Amino acid sequence: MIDKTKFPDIAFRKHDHRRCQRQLLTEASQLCATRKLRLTPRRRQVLEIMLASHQPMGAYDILARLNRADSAERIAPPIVYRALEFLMAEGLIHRIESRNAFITCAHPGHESAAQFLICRDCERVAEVETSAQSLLAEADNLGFAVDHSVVEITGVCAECQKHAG
Amino acid sequence: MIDKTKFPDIAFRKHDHRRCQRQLLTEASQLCATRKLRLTPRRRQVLEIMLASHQPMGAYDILARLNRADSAERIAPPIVYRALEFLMAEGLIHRIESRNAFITCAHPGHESAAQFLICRDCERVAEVETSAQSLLAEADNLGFAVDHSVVEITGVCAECQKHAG
DNA sequence: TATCGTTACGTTATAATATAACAAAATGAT
DNA sequence: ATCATTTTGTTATATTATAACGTAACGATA
Repeated sequence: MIDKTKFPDIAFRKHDHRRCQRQLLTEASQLCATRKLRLTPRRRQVLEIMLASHQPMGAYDILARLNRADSAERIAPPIVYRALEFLMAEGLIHRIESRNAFITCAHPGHESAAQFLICRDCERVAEVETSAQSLLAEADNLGFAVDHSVVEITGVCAECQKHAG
Repeated sequence: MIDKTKFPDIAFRKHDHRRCQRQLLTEASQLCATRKLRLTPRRRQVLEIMLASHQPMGAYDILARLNRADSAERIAPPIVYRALEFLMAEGLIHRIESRNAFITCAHPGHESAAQFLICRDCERVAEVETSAQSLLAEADNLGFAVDHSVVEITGVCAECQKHAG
C-alpha cells in the first residue's frame, strides 16, 4: 500500500501553490542577500516563470514565456541560459539531464545531491531528499514503477587527483 | 587507502584492450543471435568504433569516424542515431545523459541500472555494477572525489499507474 | 558625484545535438 | 518470385546551447 501522506515532494501532491511559490521566492531572495549576490529582475523573472509550474521546463519554453511577457523586446537564448546558470550555481534550480530541462529546487539551501523521480506519463518530476542509498527503495515504497534510472556521479578520479595540484 | 585492484571497471585500469574489445563484440554477436536480432554491418561498425576507446563519444564523433572510414559515402546523422538506438535498446551501450554522449556497456546482459563515475578531468567514465545503495560509498572507497551526482529515475508514478490500463 | 573596474545584460551569429518524413534497398518468410 | 517487414539512405529541419563582442548598470572609492 502506498502511503500518500509520505510522498516526499510537492510535485505529486496538491498544495497551496501560491504560498509555496511565494516562499521559495523569498528563500531565494534571502539566500542571495546572504551571499551578497544579485537576484536581478531578469533572474527573478526566470525563477518566477519556473516557479509557476514546479515542473521541468526547457530553456526555450522559458524563453517563449519571457517573450510573451515583454511583448516589445525580443529576448535571445543567452539571456535565459545565463539566468539558468546563475540559478543553478546557487542551487535554486536543477538541471534534469535526461530531459534537457530545468526545474526549481524543492528545498534550496539543502546541500544534498539532487535526485528525481520523473514520471514518463504525466511528466511531473518529484525531487526526493532521501540519501542515495535508499532512493530505489523509496521509489518502490511510493508505488513509483521505475522504468529507467540514471545515476551519474561526476568528480575527479583518484589518478587525476594525484596528477593535479 | 584506495585498493586499486578493486577498481570496478576497465576505464581507469590498464587492460588487454584488444582482447576486451574482441570479447565484447563476440558477446554482442551472441546476444543478438539469441534474441534473433540483426547485428548488421552498420550496427557492428558503430559498435566497433565505440569499442575502440571504451570512452563516451558524441553521436557526431561517431559520425565523423564513419565518414573517415567510408571515404566515398557521405553518411548522415540519422544513420548513427538509429544504430545507437538499436544498441541501447539491446543494452550494448549506454547514454551518458549529462554529456550527450554514448558509451559501450561494460557487462552486456546484466540487467542492473547503469551507473557511472565520470571524471571531469580525464573525461574517462567507469561503469559500476554495485547496487544503487552503495554507489556513493563505493566512489568514496575508490578515492573518487564526487563533484556532482545526477540520479534520475524515470518511471510511472502511482497516480498514472491507476489511470492507465 | 565623477571615475573606474566589475558584473550583468543585450545582440548577432553559429555550433552542437537530434529527429521528421519519405524513398530505396536488403532481408527473410512463404 | 513475391511480398511484408526491417533496415538503410537522403534531405531537410527542429531543438538545445554557446561564442564573441558591445552596452548598460552597479557599486566601490577618490
